[in-house]
Amino acid sequence: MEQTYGEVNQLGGVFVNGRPLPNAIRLRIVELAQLGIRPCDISRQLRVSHGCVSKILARYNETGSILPGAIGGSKPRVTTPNVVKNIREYKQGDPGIFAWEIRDRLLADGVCDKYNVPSVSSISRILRNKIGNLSQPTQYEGGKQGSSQGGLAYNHIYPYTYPNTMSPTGTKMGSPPGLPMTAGHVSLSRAWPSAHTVSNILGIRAFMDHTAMAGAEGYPPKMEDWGSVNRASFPAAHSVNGIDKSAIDADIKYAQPSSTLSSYVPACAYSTSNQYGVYSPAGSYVTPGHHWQTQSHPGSAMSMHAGDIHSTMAFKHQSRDGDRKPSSPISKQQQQQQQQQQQQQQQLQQQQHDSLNSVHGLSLATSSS
DNA sequence: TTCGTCACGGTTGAA
DNA sequence: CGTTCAACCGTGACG
Repeated sequence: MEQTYGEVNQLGGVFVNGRPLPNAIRLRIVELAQLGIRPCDISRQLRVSHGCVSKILARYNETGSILPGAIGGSKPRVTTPNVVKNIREYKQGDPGIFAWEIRDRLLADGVCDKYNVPSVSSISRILRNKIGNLSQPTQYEGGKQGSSQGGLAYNHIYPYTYPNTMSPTGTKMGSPPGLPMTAGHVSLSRAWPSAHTVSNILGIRAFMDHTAMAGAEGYPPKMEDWGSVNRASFPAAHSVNGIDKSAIDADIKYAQPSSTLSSYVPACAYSTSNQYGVYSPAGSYVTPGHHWQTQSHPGSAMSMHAGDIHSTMAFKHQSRDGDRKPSSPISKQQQQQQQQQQQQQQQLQQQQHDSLNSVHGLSLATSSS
């Protein structure tokens, strides 16, 4: 696992197979596209396969989000706490009820619609695993007299608050409620094209900048890291409504951690994710310190962009330096070492930040103003 | 030459 | 706790 850092694609770019590109890169793809640069050029500039550029841009056009979808796991599609609760109630009310009857009742009562109603087997599983011996299982559901309880615990630990408005009608546009956005980070809004994405963007943008910040430091921390931050600090209180597919995922999986991360993790806390040495497509052409310079101005999303753009521009000037790719996998020890070095780096990076700011030529980067 | 699409090998995380 | 499985990833190739 630790060995998965960095492969080199045909264009000389570094990527990690199976993992998303850093948000900084994703962001840059969109930015460049919006500057009128053709996808093929973006592909070459950023050394990202054109298929990937195409995909990211397509996704952006569709969802307004640059963020990757949620990787891994199973979507808690149907067995929401609400559904479980209702099933439990049905079962309590009629211990002999059949799973298919429960299913029908879920539909009839509007708890679910035809799109998200659990299958009979799912209901059976719920009865078995989450409701357990609340009641005597019928002979047909006999095998399911699972070992009790779990229902409550399930509710408690349920990571999502899925409203039962999971219906497809729901709200492609439904703004993600309750996202603790750091308001005011609208740095990119002007560059963002479609107003229809506003809710997404306002939601995503705000953290996206931060996300990109994280990404700008090289490859973002492994999802586990984000996840831990996320779950540890993020209340599962914001419903996710039925926002369009990846938007949801993005919000859930990425928005939270990133926003949380950025909001309460000081720059130095990024040190472990300061992985330009680990894997950094950006890092491959970004001088160390870019990562940090962005954090020198945590309040300014612009500054982050500046950093990103710097990266791009720097890359363009430096043409080939594949030899500088962070081929060496970073170990945790190394990360710790980096942590130790961070203070020094910060100083250095501050300096570099200043100098780099004077270098970047792209208009979007207006940070240092 | 550009770009959309898809198979592929990979990672991830809930169940 | 280990496994399964379905989600996602980016690359590379094809048309």
